Amino acid sequence: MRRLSANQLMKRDQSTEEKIKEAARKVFMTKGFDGCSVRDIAKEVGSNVALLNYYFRSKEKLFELIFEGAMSDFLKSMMAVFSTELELKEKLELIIEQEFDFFMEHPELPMFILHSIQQKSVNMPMPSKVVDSIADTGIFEQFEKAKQDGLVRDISLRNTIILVMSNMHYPFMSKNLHKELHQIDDEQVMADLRAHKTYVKEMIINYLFISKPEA
Amino acid sequence: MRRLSANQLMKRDQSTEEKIKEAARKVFMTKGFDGCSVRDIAKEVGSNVALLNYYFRSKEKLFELIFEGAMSDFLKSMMAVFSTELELKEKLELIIEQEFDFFMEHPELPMFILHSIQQKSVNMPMPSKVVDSIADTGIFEQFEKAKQDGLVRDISLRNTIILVMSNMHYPFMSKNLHKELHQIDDEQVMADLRAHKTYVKEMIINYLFISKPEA
DNA sequence: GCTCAAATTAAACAATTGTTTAAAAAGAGT
DNA sequence: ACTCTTTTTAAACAATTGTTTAATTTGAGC
Repeated sequence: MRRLSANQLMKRDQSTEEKIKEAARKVFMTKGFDGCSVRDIAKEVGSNVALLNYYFRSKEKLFELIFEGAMSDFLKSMMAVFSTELELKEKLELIIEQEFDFFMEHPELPMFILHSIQQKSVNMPMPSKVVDSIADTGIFEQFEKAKQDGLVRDISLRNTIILVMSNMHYPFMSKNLHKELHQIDDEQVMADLRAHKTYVKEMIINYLFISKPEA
Repeated sequence: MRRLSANQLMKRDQSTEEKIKEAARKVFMTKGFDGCSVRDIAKEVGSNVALLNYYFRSKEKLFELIFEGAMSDFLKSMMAVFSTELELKEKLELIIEQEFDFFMEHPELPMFILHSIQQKSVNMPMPSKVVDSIADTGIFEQFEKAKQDGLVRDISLRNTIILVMSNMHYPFMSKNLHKELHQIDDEQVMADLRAHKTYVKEMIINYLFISKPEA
């Protein structure tokens, strides 16, 4: 067992533990829990299989750690915007803007999260933290008020979230299908994705928010 | 090797081959290629591992077979509507209607297809048949004409397909996430999905088709 | 009832899986 | 230089993987 004493440098320790996490993130992200072996990860680290279990007890434990971090990233931008003081329409615009740019940088994240959850191949650590913190942002109240004020169409927040997430996540999950279906190259795929962003923003905003009759 | 002679009944043969395919479909669909073993499938059949390879040479070959069938189902309703003689707007409405009802019956299909494609865990049999047949429906021409006639917004067919697919497939892929995120039961999830269908139909139609100024 | 191919089974194969053990190496405090 | 903990390694573990072999059962044609 590894004991931590305060007056130790642990410089080498920190770095290898972090190196393993990085490698695990990379491998799990692209191949999934079932699609890779601990030796794949060890090879990525350039080290030994035993070292993984030395730091992280088991493949499952390591995966749960990676998954939790990924889930946090996955919902981060949405949660951050929820917590601001902006008007609802501005929040929605900002979410679409930020989510999209973020997933442009991390296109494999949505598939990793959703597939891992659906598979339940691993005891899913869906932190109630996350669930609670959505409610804590006060977004529910803001949304209900906007509906009562006649600013927003009669639709639940849950269904609104489905609408937004569908158009934010799916395009990245279907990149390869899109590519093969239309026989286009990666550059064209990216161009289509960028176009999608502007379409979606306009479409969803127009649909959700009731335009005031011009006085 | 199995030799087929015309004057044989093969009743039992047909049935076991089909039974294996059914079991494989079920297991592959829910657990994915990497997430299951051939023995899982054999157990589902109630038979032997050797029998799978007797009929289908290997796990990969069996998977490719299942995948091709699933891919065909996956695009079937869309292709069928493309080939009709309807107006573009009617086609879109019908596609949304049919796709949605179909995936209500087969909610695991989108994740299976998209994850399998992204993983490329198996030599992907994306049949050029499919790709060609999209073009063969004449949908491209119909779409371009509708744009020139000012009926449809200036958007590519590819981006339109992204829009539609996102809202058809993603909700089923994210069922579990949705459930856990909002702490609701399956019945409520289904209700949200049904609501989503009507929202999406209205939203997409409204967005894509330019409403004529009232004469 | 005999024949012979097709269908099905049990057993074995080597390779890979996640995990553990036990030994070696590294490093800090004295 | 010595001690003792932490880190790293190589090797081994039993279990499971996909596949193959060889034997057995089945069933139809004669």
